[in-house]
Amino acid sequence: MSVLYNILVSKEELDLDKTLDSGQAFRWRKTGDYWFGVIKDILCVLKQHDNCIETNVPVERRQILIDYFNLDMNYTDTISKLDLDKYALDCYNISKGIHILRQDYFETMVTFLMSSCNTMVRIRSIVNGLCKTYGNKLETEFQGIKFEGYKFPTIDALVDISESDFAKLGMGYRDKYLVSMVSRLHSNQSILDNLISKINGDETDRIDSVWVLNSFNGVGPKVSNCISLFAGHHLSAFPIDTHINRIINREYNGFIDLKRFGNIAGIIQQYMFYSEAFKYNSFK
DNA sequence: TAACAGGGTTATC
DNA sequence: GATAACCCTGTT
Repeated sequence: MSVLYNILVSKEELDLDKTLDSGQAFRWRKTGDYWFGVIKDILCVLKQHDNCIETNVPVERRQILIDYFNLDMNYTDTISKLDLDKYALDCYNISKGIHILRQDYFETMVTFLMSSCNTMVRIRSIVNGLCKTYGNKLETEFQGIKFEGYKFPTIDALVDISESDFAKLGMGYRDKYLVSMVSRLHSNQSILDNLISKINGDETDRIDSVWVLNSFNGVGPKVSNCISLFAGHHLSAFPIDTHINRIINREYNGFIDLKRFGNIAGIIQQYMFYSEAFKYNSFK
């Protein structure tokens, strides 16, 4: 017998299809109407309805989903208080329902380390290969359907892996970046502890985090801002990638004033990215 | 077949 | 600040 658990949130406020396929997370998969993926040690299954989300995550662990999907914030209300220009408003209307996730810090560091000059499909392939090879398997059954997934590998599980073994997963030149990152995090635990302590922090925490992240080999301004936004939940972080750069040149004559987006420029960035990538069909 | 670009970064000049 | 190189894969 299966017990149903529901999260009361409208599809307009949190759209799983858009959020989980908007380029901020690379590990979620969908079969039929079911999204499934691993958060912490739980293989989560989610089914979207107009006014709620059905899930296998029990009530006593519900806070994990609330944190992960940033359900402690109402995006519809927040955006309505901004005075957006026409282009940003268009992007919002296309992207409405996207939330910024609070992803695992180490996982986000690694996945976005893999993202440089790479395609969505290949990033997913690399990350999934990494989890399948070095992470623990999880299985669950929900509404009569079996699901399986893998926990993201721990630092300890990756610390002795060689560049050539990482290369087998298709990382290309990023293999040595990963060896370097894992080695440094393993030998100095306080670096990650310090970054994690700044999650949900203020402007100073955001700037400090980006500074530390940039000191990793293979992590530059774009990737560090992605990590700051998608793991650190610093909503003012504004990663500028090729899509955003094209938008700034085409729609804003080469200069974008982030102050118009209050302290949530990162959310607007994700709306713009999703709209633009959607146009170019970058998610395939 | 060859050239190009994909959620960039680095080293070098 | 500009430029080439970096790994590899799918597309034109």
